[in-house]
Amino acid sequence: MAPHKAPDSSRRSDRSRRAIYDAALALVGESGYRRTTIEGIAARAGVGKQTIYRWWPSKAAVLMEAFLDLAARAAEEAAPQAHGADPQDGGAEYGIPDTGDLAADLKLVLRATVDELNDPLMEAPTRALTAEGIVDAKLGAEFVEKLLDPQLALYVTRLRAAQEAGQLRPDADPRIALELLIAPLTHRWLLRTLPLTHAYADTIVDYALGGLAPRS
Amino acid sequence: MAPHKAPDSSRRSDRSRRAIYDAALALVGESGYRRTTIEGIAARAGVGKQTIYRWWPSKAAVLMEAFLDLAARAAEEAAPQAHGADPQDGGAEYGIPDTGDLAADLKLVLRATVDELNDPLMEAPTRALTAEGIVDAKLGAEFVEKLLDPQLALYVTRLRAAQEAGQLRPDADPRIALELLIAPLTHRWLLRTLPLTHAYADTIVDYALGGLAPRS
Amino acid sequence: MAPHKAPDSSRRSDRSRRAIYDAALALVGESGYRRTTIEGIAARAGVGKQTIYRWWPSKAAVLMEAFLDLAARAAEEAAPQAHGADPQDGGAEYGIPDTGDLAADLKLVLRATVDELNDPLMEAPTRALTAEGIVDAKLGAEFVEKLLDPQLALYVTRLRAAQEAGQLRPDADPRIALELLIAPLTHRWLLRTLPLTHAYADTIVDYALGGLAPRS
Amino acid sequence: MAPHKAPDSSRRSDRSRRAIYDAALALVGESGYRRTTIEGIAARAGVGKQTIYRWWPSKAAVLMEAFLDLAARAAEEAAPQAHGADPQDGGAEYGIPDTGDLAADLKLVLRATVDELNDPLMEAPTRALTAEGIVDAKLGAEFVEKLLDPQLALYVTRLRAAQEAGQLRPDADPRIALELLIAPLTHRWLLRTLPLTHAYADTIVDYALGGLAPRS
DNA sequence: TTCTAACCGAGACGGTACGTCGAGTCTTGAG
DNA sequence: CTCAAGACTCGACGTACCGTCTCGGTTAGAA
Repeated sequence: MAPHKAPDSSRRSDRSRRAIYDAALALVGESGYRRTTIEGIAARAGVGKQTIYRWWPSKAAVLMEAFLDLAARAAEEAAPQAHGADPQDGGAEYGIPDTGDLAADLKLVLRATVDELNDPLMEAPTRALTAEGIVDAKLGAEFVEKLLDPQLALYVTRLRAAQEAGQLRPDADPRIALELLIAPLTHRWLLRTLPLTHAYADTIVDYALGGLAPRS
Repeated sequence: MAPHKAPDSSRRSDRSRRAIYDAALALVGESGYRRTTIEGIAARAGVGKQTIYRWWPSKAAVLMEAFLDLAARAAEEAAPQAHGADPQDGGAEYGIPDTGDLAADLKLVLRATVDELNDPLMEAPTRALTAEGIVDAKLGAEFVEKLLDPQLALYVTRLRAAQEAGQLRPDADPRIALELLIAPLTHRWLLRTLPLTHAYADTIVDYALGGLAPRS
Repeated sequence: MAPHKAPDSSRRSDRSRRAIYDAALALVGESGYRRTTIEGIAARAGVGKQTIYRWWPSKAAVLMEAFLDLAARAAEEAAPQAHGADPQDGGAEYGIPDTGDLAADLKLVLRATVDELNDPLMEAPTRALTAEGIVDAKLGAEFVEKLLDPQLALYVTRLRAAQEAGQLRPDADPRIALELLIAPLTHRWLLRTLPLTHAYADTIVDYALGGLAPRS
Repeated sequence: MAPHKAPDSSRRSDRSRRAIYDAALALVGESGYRRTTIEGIAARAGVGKQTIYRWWPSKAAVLMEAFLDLAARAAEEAAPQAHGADPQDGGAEYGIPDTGDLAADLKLVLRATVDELNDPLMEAPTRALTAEGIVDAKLGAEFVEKLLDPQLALYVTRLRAAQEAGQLRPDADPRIALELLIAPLTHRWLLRTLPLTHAYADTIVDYALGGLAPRS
């Protein structure tokens, strides 16, 4: 199917791969995605350009993998005992707490999301990746599948539990409910319309759970 | 303040400007934003490159203006009687209907938004512009100010009317309420997580107005 | 014959013409002929580009006229009493002295030529004009006709006088004889093979007059 | 000293180099030096512009090398037995004949030079190179060193031999004597004052050897 | 003296070429 | 074979000037 003969991944240099990840993330952080070039990554990583072209189809793909690797390593570090953790799930393996108080649990998690989005270190690569995915459908699909969906699945789980506990309408679709919670944060972050704060996260939870219409 | 002396806009060639708009939109539609080049736009428009560089700082800025012009012309055409319409407000001058039934009115408008977002003709340039704005803060601010904010203001107006009519909680912040309605649509469209349908729009309105928690 | 209607030279702005001469000479002196542009001359002269294009066909033509004007003004200044001097003859109207001693007279004039060629102020424009004339036959012809030939004619006159005085072989062609004297200086100056000095000029006169072969 | 790191000349593409020579000479011959552009050479040679900019600093330098290469190949072809011939000496390795008759030998060689200068094929590039050298001192020096000086050295050799044979004044400087012979031809050719013929070459030899003054 | 046709400064225009950058491919030599 | 290195073709970048054109504003010479 593939017209190019696939390289033999068993002989791949691990040292080069990591150096490329590091260089890619560093350069995107320093100069932005636009100004980051494959040549620049290769030079910074002390690697031939061909080594990048051999293993990745595009600059975006390199950054995506570098990003996944970063998330996996961060997760590894945060929970070294979880030796069996799947490094592909984007660090989402810990789930949303269930204290019985849905609103409180959601606020906790959404506040953490707000902090993560406001983290200046992650901002540049995340924006770059998201923007690239918006324009490039293939890359976007990979982004959603590998990074976004695993995270969203956790919400589904928690919301279903809430439904069983009678804290959520039985007829509410958890998938759509989750979007009501998540999308406003994403919206503010992506489009920079207004500042993204903890208070905003709290308000979103309150509005979404309680509804906007007055109680009859 | 500006290091370059500004050209004399009174002598600007209107014919060139329109040709550039047309070429830019056509090329982005045909080949995508990435593959569209300033050289290509100039060639297609029958214009010297310098004429583009003289009036716009970047490819994204050209596309933005072309897009605004498109919206303005579309609005003009839709309502030729509104001879005094401000061509800068992105076609948002007509407002959200107020039949007294807030949910119905919102569904109407959000369904129209869904259709607009799904319009394949507008898709490529809109995605390109949005993605560019996500990465380039300056451009993003312009995008929000010139295109998004005018639209959102209409929601604020309608929601405030609903508040006065007792159809919306008096303590709800219309600006945030609007985000609860709009953001989920934008989210699905931008990230292509799930299909964006009329049914989805309806559900979002129901959930947002009614809340997710069960009635006590 | 000319497809373009000729401009009315009686309405020509003298102030502009002189400003263009000055600017052209100054810029060629400062930055060299290559880097001197019509736009640059116009800007420096405080003149519209069209004013240059109206009166001259090329940058070289501008410089040529500027040069002729310079020579004429220099001549005017050197001999203000010669109020009727033709400003087109390149300052050559004074002739070669005739003291009766041909060798001495030639050495005097050739030494002056050496000094003129070594004058750093005249060097850049003269080289530029000459080089341009070497490549562009039309301009070269003009250069020869307006600047070179008048000078050479003086030599012919002097050499003919010498012939009549019996100081030059009666069968020698003055035109060719003159080239034997002038060309070596030009050669060294143009090609920069070896330094161009008074001693060299003297030697050339001696060799040319006396011949290279030993006296039998 | 050089701010740019030099490329590795051992990996240089010979095919590209030759294609560039051919394209440069062809274009200069067809359209003249002025109208020949680096882009045009690259396109004609089927080569990236960068490959030209990598190895040469200017259009003139390209043409110079192409010219030297042409001369070298012409020499190689003319004397394939001379397998050790230095390809840098501009085809000057054959010397000036020495039949014992200095005037005849010089006339022979100068007539050949006249023919060469009048060869329409060589004219355009030679004029271009010379003119460029007149304005650009660095290039001029290279021109003189690589092309002119080797040729002139042959005259010095022949004239010295004549001196030893008593056919030339013992006190005559061969270097200056040579200029007396060569410069008039160059002068006519460069400045196009009068036609450059065999008869002229003969006359120059006669005048230069015999002197212009009448025998006492 | 007023009209009007030209020249004038200014500079936007459609173009061409510049010299640079980076993409993606290909080649070489070392391990 | 993979790898670092880097030369290659190609195409777009943003800039500099070209020579033409158009715009008010001056400025004569003809009415």
